[in-house]
Amino acid sequence: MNLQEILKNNVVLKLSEDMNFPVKEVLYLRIAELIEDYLSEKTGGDINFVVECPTEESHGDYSTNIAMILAGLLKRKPLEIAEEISQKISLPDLIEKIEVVAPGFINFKIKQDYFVKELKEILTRKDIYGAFCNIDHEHPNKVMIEFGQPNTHKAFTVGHIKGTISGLSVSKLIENLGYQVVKTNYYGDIGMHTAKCTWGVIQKGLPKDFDDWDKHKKMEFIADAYVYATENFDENEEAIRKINLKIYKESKGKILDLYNKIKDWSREHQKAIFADLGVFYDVEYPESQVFAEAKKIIDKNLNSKLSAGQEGIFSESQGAIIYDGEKEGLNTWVMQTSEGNPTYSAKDLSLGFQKFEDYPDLYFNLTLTSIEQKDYFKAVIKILETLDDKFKNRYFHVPFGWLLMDGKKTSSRSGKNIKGTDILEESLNVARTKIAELKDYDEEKKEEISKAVASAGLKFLILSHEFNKNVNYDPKKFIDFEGYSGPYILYAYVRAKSILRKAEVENLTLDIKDFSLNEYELNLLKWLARYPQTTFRAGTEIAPQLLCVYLFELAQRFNSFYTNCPIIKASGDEKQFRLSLTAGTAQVLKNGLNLLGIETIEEM
RNA sequence: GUCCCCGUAGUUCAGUGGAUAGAACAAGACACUCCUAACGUCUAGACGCAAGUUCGAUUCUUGCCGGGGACACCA
Repeated sequence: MNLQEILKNNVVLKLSEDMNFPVKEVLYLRIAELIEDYLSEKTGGDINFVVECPTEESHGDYSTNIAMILAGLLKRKPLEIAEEISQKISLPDLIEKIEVVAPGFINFKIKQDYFVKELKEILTRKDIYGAFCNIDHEHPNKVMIEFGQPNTHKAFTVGHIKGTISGLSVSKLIENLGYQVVKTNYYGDIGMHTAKCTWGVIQKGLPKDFDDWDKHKKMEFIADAYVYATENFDENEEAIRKINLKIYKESKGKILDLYNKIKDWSREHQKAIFADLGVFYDVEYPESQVFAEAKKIIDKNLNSKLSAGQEGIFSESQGAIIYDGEKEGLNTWVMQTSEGNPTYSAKDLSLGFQKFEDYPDLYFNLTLTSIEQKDYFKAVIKILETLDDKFKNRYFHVPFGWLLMDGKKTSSRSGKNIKGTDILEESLNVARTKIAELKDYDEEKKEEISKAVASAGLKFLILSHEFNKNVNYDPKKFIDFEGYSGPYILYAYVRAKSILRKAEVENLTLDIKDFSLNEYELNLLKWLARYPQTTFRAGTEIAPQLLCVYLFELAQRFNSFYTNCPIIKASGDEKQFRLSLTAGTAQVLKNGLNLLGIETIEEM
């Protein structure tokens, strides 16, 4: 089973008593029922047909390709089969019209009443509209999601920002599928980088008033010290390695004290960034904590130390201990250095064990990292599965693409990355300039709006790209606040809320008999109903970009409706309906943005 | 060398075994006495190349070309 299948399993929409059952599912189930006769004849097996919303609206609200698939299997004419099926479907409450079209599509036009019911559903269920629940009772539904993973003695980079934003959204999307998510941060507070940095700080010398510095400024100093050490590593390797051993062995003294102080300063800085991005972890694993166990795992599975007849998966080579992945088609990875320290590879193994020990009822784990670690995690997961069966189909790596500068990745080894705070600061400045040009709120309000807009802009930019593809960061025109962007969607939300405030409506009942809707109303109404299926796909396929596209289209349709249909100035049932539509749109925009980790504001 | 990812309009990106490949930005035109113009309407423009599988391929497979990455003591 792959991750997508596991995520899909047993996830169903939360149903209320008289809920509008999703039309896509109704059609799918009905067709599946109908084709059983055909299947038993020849194929016997399952077939994969789809019920989808065609892009071209003249092709109906929903459409299926079942007839063409059956035609291939049964060697019959697709149109003929389509005709047969369409006549048997018979869902009079739901379907207004069925059309059979060459080469064999069956297109459904859904009754307007269905969409109105769906709007009522939105207004009733509010914040939990579109949320799913997991009905699998055989498995626990707890899921761990690891993301962020900064190093304490090295800069928090744009890469970490991207990982954090992606991780937050994935967590929310999976939570929305009904899983209980445990957000995890595995941060690197041990290893060569800590020694390099500590050495660098000693060389540079801490300024006298350092304690009074701002936390981000402190971190800048620390990160620079790391860069300095990297640049001067070759000439000072011996001294740095000595420091490394002292840190590993926790030998008390000035070095360890300084190392710990740096760690505290760095953590303070990192926590502030996480909080800024809206991330609060449920559990954190410092690398130093899994270090001891890593050594044990290596020892237990080291070939040469095992008694005759037992075969370990690690072996010694040139003084180091390695995993030879060749027979599995994988690379060779060093598990322990010749100095006797476990490498990150070994630490990732003990981290895996630690997670399942702390959370015995964990269904599965997702580790999010940038894509260059893909091959590496193949090996980690393979080793975990070899060491213990419990990891089979329960430990997954989800890679995401980089944030590139002018089409290039900034050097990671040297530490000369763009700092995470730089990009946050920059997006905030762009937002400040923009709002200063456009609006005349008081300073406090301006700042509040700028923060929300900057965050929406950055998060949307990152999440609107395919998950494992790179995102280009062009400092000159880096964040769009117009067109396909977070602020555009935010703006649509603000407009909707503004109308609802002015109309002073409390409870919308939507108790209207006569509905003759214009194209703007209908376009918006129909699009709203697609929200649940969109979040389902975005979650199960780990594809926040699908939700981005959906929300943008929703905002566009709302803006179109907004300019063409007076809402407050309308009267009677029309006003009532338009207000409901506005409220429904605002609700879905808010729910959707929340799944992207974007907070809404009321004015901008 | 082995393996992995990517290649869609001038640019930045979506999308899909199906019916006319969607947007945004930039360009050009329009609208604007009206609930927030960070808005709306219209025009022009693209699936790297080649074979294969298929009723049907931009999507799947293979090869090639181009860009990026991983592969022994750093995470």
